[in-house]
Amino acid sequence: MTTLKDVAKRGGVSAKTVSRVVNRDPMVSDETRAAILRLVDELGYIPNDAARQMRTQNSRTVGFLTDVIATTPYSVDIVRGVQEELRAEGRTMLIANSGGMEEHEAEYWRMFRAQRAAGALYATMFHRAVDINAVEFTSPVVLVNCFDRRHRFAAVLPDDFTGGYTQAKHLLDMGHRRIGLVSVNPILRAEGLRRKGIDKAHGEARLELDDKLVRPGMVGNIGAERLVAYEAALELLKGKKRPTAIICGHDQIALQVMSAAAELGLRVPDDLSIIGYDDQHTITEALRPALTTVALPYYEMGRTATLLLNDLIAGRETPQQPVLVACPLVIRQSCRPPK
Amino acid sequence: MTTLKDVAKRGGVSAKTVSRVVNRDPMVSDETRAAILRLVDELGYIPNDAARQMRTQNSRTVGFLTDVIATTPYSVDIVRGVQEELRAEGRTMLIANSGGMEEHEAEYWRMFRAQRAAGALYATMFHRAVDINAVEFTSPVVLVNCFDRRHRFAAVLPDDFTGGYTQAKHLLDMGHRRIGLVSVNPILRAEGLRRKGIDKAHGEARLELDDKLVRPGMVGNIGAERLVAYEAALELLKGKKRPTAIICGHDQIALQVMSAAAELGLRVPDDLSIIGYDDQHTITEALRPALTTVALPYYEMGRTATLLLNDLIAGRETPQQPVLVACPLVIRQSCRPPK
DNA sequence: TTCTGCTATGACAACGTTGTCAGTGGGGGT
DNA sequence: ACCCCCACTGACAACGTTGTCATAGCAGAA
Repeated sequence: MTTLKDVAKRGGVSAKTVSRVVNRDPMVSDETRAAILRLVDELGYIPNDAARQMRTQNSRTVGFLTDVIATTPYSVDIVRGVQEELRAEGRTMLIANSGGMEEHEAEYWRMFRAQRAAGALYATMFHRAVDINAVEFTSPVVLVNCFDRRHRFAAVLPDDFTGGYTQAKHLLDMGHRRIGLVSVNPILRAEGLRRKGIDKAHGEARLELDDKLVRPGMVGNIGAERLVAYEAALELLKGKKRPTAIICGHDQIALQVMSAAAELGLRVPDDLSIIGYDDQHTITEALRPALTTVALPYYEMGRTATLLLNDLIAGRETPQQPVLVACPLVIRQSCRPPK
Repeated sequence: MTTLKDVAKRGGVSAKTVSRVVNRDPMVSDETRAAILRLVDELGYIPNDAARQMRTQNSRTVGFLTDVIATTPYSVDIVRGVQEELRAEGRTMLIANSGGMEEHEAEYWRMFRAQRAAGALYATMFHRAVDINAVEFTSPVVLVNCFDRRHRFAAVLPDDFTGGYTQAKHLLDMGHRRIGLVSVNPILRAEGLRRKGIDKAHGEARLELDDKLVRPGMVGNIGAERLVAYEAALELLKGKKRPTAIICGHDQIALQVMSAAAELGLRVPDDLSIIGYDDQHTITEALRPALTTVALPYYEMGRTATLLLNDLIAGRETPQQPVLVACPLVIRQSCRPPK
């Protein structure tokens, strides 16, 4: 592998001069610069990051640790958002996936430290509270989609409260007065937040969500969840005072609600409006009718978190409170005013 | 940050002895070892990978470059598979996503080289041919889900031929004699391969796939695809000699076919059997009836590719031909014998 | 001419680690 | 008693880069 010295030797200059050229130091004559640049190109010289890092004592890499990727595939958009901003700063990303296992997590924090990462992001696939045990790791850390119980770390979260509000308001504005809710797993923090938003929208319309029309669409602990939205929706829709619209905790739940509606011969959106959450394209765009939903802004969250991390690394001021990212309404074909 | 020398000073030994301890060199007395290990723990010493790498001239990091993550979310399982095997070898993964843009790709190859990565994986989100332009990068490269036109690189691919065969055979064995096909995008390599498999299964049953029952379920160039499976399925199912089963190019297509069936009042699987491809859990497990499908073994492919890369890095023998990974049948509720 | 100030360049050390080689000291064999 | 061998330890250099400081050369001012 070509080194600085190789280039210097061939160019008849000192290593330091070559270093100046590749680092764009203006203190080099145009002549020398041109000659060296030609040589760099010819020899295919690429600076050794490890040596650089050792000398300058500062790393351009950032660690990215996630729990389980598998369950909610679209959350990988966080990675895209992170990457986008890291590129802008010329940083590289070291990625690791703990699979939710503590011992792996510790191992990876250690690894990030061994790499002397300038900072790290910790992302979860569900919006939840976590207990970060990164004693080994001393650089700044930003949490994405989760928050630290002891508020020791900066965090970026989806605005689930407003998201729930948005879902309900969209239906209420259309004139729906009897709305059902097949919610996300009650153990998730998102559930309570969204419910508050849904209640607020109802309050503004001088209505109240009927508790008899509320069911969890998913139950069980993380990693052992079970979808029960199909059965829940059947119950809701078989009742005598059927809702004209159903708010769903996520798009898979919406899919099951739609299957239940089909099973009962109800047409969507004519007989029943359905609104989802997450905006998982594989479902929302493929489904007929296409699913109106509220999007989880994973990409935006990744970007926001990375900007925050950049600030922390640079020692700039950052907000004390978790940063909330808006969940936008995506209107498609599954909602319309009741008959 | 604590260094080897700090530990050595506190322990009253030489740096080299500490180095021996952390590298598990047996040539250290038990007494010294115990004392040093205690100190390492106390001071929170973690070896500096950059320095190590510089001294030993060999890197434990591997680069992982992908094109577009977004479109087929489950393909991130490749990452999980890769990670699993990398951990086993104590390697770290540097990840980058080109978004399909050439200039970013070149930038990342350069970055991998700057990090002196021991090797790299290049994964695409669709099974396709690629033109790798990694002149900058001289370590071994393994392609995942794609292959090099000039066969310069090792590759790991899904066995689409057998996958198509599996789909058709499952239906034929159940007694279906009139089978429709709503295929993946014809520009994808998978399409032709699977079709050959489907034809083979028909041949073995002394049947032939009726070309009038074949439609593409998706059209358009990569990045600008359009799902047309819903309309295709309507056509197929409205014809007078309706198929009793439909083979789908992927699970989203199956979702649309199911919507079309519902629209026409056909019940699945009673009136129509449907088999998907990919096994995107968000769809296959949420849908009612749950979708029988053939799984794309992303996780396995990631593992296999990494094992291959490990071999290449170690200079061991590797197969000349692309390695094919089997696509297993996942039986759920959407297929049954025709009435 | 001599001095000042500036541009352009280089010599050298250091970052943290490990490979090489040279000890040191104690136990066992003769 | 002597020597040899072996287990253990340390001094030193080197990996590739850049920060610090020194210096050479030259233009312009005095």
